[in-house]
Amino acid sequence: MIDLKLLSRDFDTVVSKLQKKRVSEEILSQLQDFYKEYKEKKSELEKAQALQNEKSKLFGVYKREGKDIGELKKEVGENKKRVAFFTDVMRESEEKLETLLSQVPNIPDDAVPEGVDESENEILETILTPREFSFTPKAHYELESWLDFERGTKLAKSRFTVIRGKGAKLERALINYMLDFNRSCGFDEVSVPILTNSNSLFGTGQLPKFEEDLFKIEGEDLYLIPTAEVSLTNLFNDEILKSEELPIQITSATPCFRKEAGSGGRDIRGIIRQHQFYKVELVAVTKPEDSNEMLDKMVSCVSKMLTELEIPHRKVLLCGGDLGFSAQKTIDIEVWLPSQEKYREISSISNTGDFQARRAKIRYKDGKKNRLVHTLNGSSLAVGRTLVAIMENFQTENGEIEIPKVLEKYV
RNA sequence: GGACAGAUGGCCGAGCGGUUGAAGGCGCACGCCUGGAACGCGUGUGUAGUGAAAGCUACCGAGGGUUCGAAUCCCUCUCUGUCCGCCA
Repeated sequence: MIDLKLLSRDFDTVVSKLQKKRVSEEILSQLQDFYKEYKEKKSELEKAQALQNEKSKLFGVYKREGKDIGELKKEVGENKKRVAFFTDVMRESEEKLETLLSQVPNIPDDAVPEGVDESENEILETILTPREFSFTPKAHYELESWLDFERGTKLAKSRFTVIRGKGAKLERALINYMLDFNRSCGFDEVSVPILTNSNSLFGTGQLPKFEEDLFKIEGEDLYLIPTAEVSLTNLFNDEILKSEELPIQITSATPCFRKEAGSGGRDIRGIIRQHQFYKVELVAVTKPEDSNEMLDKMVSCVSKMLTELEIPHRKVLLCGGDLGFSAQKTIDIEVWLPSQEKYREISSISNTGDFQARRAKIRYKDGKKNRLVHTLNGSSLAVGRTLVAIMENFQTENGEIEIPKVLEKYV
């Protein structure tokens, strides 16, 4: 959530910054009005409550002194109605405020370029040159027989895939390799639930706005996680961390589940866009002043790993229009796919600033004061897409697939 | 899934329906004491909102209810513990 105090203090700045994310001024000005209204209503309520408390205390005194209570009772009865009235009014106003506020995305960092979609993202750096093929490279779904789409669909539905043989082994090798690599970058491995409740999903910003993209467990307040970011970040939900605990750096390998509602017919072939996929995730919790440095650290960690894996890739700074709901600044890492002759996203690393911290109430003790932390998250790599990248970049003319050297000891 | 027990501040632990935001202890911070420390003594020490501040308001697992007034009484839910059942 954005900071309402900042909005009311410096309305114009917030409006201009949020224009990058195409949030209309109208919504923000409505929000500002609601906030003002809410504060007024709350203040009225508090006044009535104060009176009620004060008068109620007199009952004890009167009783002790043997005084008559009748008059007082009548007086307090009147005020009670006021309290009830303002409670209702205030609650209504609060609900309106929260409904609106929880839909407003994070304020982009000043470094975020203007732009409406991915075509206006800024390419920061390109690493490794794509190899020259002496033959026409095949798409990953045309190679080998690791991927069994028919049976995945039979077991579940379309966009579920069975991976067999060396492919299955390679997938597991990648997970192990990535976790080991992350540990060497200072991230501690954690094993977390892959179902979380709505409060956790609210904390990281998936709810309430993106419910249609989540798989929900019927009859329970539980959802399959769309990313381990939800579990890892909410580990600290409603906590006040000690200053010396920061920064926290953790990593986890989990399956992720997404309905891909609205993705239409995109990437229908292959395993680039699946309802279920493994992803190794990085999460960091830092003091506000350290978060941008941590973002760079995470990006370079992921990039180094891809370099070790010998996969050509590039770093891309997302423009305002392509920035996710919770993100303040995001750097995507894209890998080269020979069959598409394109770079495709394999990792997305974001600094969410205090946006998630405010929603999830994650704070730290700064001397006497409690301050909101900054949270960051990033795919250390989407495992399925890494598999695709390896298959396509390491294919040989006779359709076999070689394996990056660093993975040899893992398979 | 069934039965019983419980849920209070960083922790332990009191708490008759009325100066209890909450005794007491531990821990922690600061000060005094000391050559230095321990001991001892003193002061302070939850979260959030609002306000320039004093203060005011809310919060004793969560949500409702009774009452002028609820940590305290009633209802629902959640969680934890123990026993039974089931089970990787």
